[in-house]
Amino acid sequence: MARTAGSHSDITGPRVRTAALQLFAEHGFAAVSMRQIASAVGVQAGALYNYTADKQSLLFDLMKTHMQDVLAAVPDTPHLTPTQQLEGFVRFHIAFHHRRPEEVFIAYMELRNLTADNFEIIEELRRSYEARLQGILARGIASDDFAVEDAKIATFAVIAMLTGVNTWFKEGGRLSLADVQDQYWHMVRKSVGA
Amino acid sequence: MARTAGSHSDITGPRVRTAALQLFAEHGFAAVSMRQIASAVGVQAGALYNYTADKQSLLFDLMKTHMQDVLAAVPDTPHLTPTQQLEGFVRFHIAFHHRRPEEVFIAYMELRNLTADNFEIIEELRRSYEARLQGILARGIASDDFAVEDAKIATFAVIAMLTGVNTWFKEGGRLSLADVQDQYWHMVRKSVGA
DNA sequence: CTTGGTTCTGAACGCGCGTTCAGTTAAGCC
DNA sequence: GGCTTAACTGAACGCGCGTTCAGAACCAAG
Repeated sequence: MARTAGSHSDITGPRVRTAALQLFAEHGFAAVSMRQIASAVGVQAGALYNYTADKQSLLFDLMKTHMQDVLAAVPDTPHLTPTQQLEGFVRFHIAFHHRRPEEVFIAYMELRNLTADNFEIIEELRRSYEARLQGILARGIASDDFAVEDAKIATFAVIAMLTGVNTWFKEGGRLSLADVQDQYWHMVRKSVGA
Repeated sequence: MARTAGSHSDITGPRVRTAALQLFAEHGFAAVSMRQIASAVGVQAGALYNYTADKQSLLFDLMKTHMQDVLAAVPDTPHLTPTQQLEGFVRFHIAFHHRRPEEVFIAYMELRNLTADNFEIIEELRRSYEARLQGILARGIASDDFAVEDAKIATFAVIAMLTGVNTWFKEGGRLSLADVQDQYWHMVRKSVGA
């Protein structure tokens, strides 16, 4: 037996990435084998190498795509006030990360499994994202809309706080996503306020 | 050759745990082999089994000890006001976690590598710790010292924010640990305030 | 119906894994 | 000095790892 009827590169390629995404998120990069990924796709391990140079590239591509997606989706609204921009960022971060739990998990947990070169690229993308928030905070400080001592520290604090939502929030419980967005926005607004 | 002169259980035991701690924190549990740990200690892999039943127990013991240490060290000061208690918690969390970066990293990253039974035990300890903060917040809400809609969500938000310090703060830079404690305390105080 | 190119299989490569254990060495006690 | 016992070595066990590749199976075009 060889390839199954109807199986094509256009279909298998995305399936490889999806399977890798889910397995990496569930068990961790180091604990997942190429044979496990292949099994989830329904092919032999060797076939994966039609779609990725090696296991490392599979991880790197997933992380890079995710970070680029985040950067492309984060609202850029310079005409709004700093407070409005901050609210937009908070609501966006929570909603976007909620929609991509596996990608977010991998992007935060598997950094140390990247080669040095790949790590630097992902870190640069992450810094770009953080710079968006830091810019909002810095402008808000300059305009006296916000009152924090250090925009950089506030950036770290807010992002850590927001990303933490993914560790506990599950849809269908006591609170809706909108409820969570509201409450986090209230806390963030107060924390950087006067 | 067999054992080296002067080498004893009292010495090798802690050295095994220290080596495992550092290697797990640096490379991740799944990526570290018993032979690597043994090599760091200066013995053969088989000798490790005088000090741990298996690799899983090594991880579990490290995490359990850490969580118990945290619980034993967290201040319990019921005579203080909710605001004072919250300040104590914030400063404690930042300082304690700063002193144990490897343990903290492992405790947050390697949960999925625990067996189901072990995971439940660690989770219970973690819930106990979070309950300390949640209790402070709940009392502060009842006494109108704090104004947040939901003590549970505020607990998650504050802990995520504080734990995030470990991802970026390094001693010897622009800010001292006391500076960081001050700034985070200001943000936390405002975020739960009226 | 043949040909060409894409996709996949199945086997193989060397290697390191966690764990076990018989045997060896060293320390402490009489 | 002889004996007991703790501590450790070194080799072995079966197994799965990432990756490669020749050849088979399949599809589309002429």
